Amino acid sequence: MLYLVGPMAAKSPVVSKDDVTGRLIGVFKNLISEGTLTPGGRLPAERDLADTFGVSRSSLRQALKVLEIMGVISQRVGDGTYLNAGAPSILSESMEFLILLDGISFHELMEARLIVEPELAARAAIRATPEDILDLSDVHARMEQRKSDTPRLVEADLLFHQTLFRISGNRVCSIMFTVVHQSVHQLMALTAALVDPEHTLMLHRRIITAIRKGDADEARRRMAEHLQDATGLLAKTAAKQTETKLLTRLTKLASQMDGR
Amino acid sequence: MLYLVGPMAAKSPVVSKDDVTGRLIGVFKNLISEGTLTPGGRLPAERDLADTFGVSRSSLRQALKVLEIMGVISQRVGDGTYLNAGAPSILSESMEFLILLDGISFHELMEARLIVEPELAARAAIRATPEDILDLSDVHARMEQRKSDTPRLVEADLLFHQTLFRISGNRVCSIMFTVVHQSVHQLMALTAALVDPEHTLMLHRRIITAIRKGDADEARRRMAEHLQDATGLLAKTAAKQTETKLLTRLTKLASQMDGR
DNA sequence: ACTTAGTGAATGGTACTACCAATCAAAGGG
DNA sequence: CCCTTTGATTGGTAGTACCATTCACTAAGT
Repeated sequence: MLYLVGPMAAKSPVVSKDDVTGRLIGVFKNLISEGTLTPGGRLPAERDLADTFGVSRSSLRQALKVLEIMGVISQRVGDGTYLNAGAPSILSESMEFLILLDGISFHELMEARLIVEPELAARAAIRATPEDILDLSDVHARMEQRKSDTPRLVEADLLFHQTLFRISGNRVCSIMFTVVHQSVHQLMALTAALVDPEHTLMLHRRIITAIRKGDADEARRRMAEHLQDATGLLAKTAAKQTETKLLTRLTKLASQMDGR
Repeated sequence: MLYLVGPMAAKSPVVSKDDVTGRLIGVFKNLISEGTLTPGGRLPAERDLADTFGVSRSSLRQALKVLEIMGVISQRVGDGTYLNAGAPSILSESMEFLILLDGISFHELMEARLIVEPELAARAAIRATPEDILDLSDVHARMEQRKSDTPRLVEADLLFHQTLFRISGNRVCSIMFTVVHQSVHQLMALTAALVDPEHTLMLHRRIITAIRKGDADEARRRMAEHLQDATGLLAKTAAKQTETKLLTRLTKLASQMDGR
């Protein structure tokens, strides 16, 4: 494209030229909703896309980068750009910034879990199939194997809750609180040393038992019991530190660790 | 920087050069958590930042674009780049893509509300101050004024629920379900014509009454009652359309409308 | 002295080019 | 038939040029 100099340059295009990147993101949103782009599908090369849309590769790449960070697409050098299938990690990046900017405390995160997870447990008790219960037992068994290895124990604990989310059948809550769990994860790893593994495992067993019986009310109560217990323990530990700032500091350290 | 040609070119930098944009995002995350960047603060100019970090403006702009779409920063031409304060809209863009990619149905969104909002109403009943109840009454009064104007009625309805979120005191749930509400919004606007405004207002009044009394259990029940009612009505309407695809089509249309 | 118009520097937005490194597929040789 | 090599393709980064907007400073006018 030529750069116009002089009076003609003032004649900007009829359609607003502003926020090209934002509009491109909207275009991709449409392409996905139209079904033109399907999960797993391959997008045209950046240079072709830029030509097609009549924009520069710079602007196009900005839009694609946003989609990539969101987890909507995956880009591989020498290969191409692909539309991801369901992306449970889309929200996590945004959530981290939200926690930082709003100064959301650990207590608030746990409170959110306390609001949602008991009800999810109740629904899991109703919807659980025999296979689901088997999955849950498997996860629990792995936790027992790892009860001496605290970092892996915490991982398994989160897996337990996420499995429960899946069984509950509501992906919206499942996705959202997977993110919350990721944020809580690091702090739990710190305090897990103080937690009695046997105690945690017992509380989990109670939840599983309630779900196996299909007793929604008991599952709800047991989950609340478990989370309140965890909140109390973690609060005691967190009290020794600067409560609110702790999570942000951890986020910082973690980011530096993995080279990001 | 000079482009090396020949044997020297193979000597890539010691630190991995990959994913510069991703690393930059991590850097900004650190700067925020360190307190170097504070909400409302102004960032250096793009050209300076690029020099400081030793990257090209192209790469830096990709990172900044991601942050801008997320709502972390605001960029104004001729002025500069500023770090936003708390950003309740950070998740909305991600959430829209998530709904599209995972094909999340309207029913699933409403189910998520049914899981969370009754409990939030219960907590609101406990925590509500006289001022909070006044706010809630104000919102309700505005709804009554607009009960003939359906689009505005739906807006006011969402404001009612969001006010309730605020009162409940948990920002995590508040933020997350504000996004859910935005997604549900358009479909509600379609079906609101079938909803009897008086009926909805009555259900709202019951919730307010329960909160004013400080009766958590009743607030929980009333909210569940309200949402189940709404779900039932909307399901009846949605049945006439292609249920799952409807929301995506609406999203598409809405995106085209505002020129994005 | 105060206001106002104007000028210029700084800033974000876009376009374009050049080059690199990784990948893949097709051609060629064993 | 299998392996290697080569070449084209693709995403990733750097760098430059130009535009439009904004802001602050200056100078003219009152």
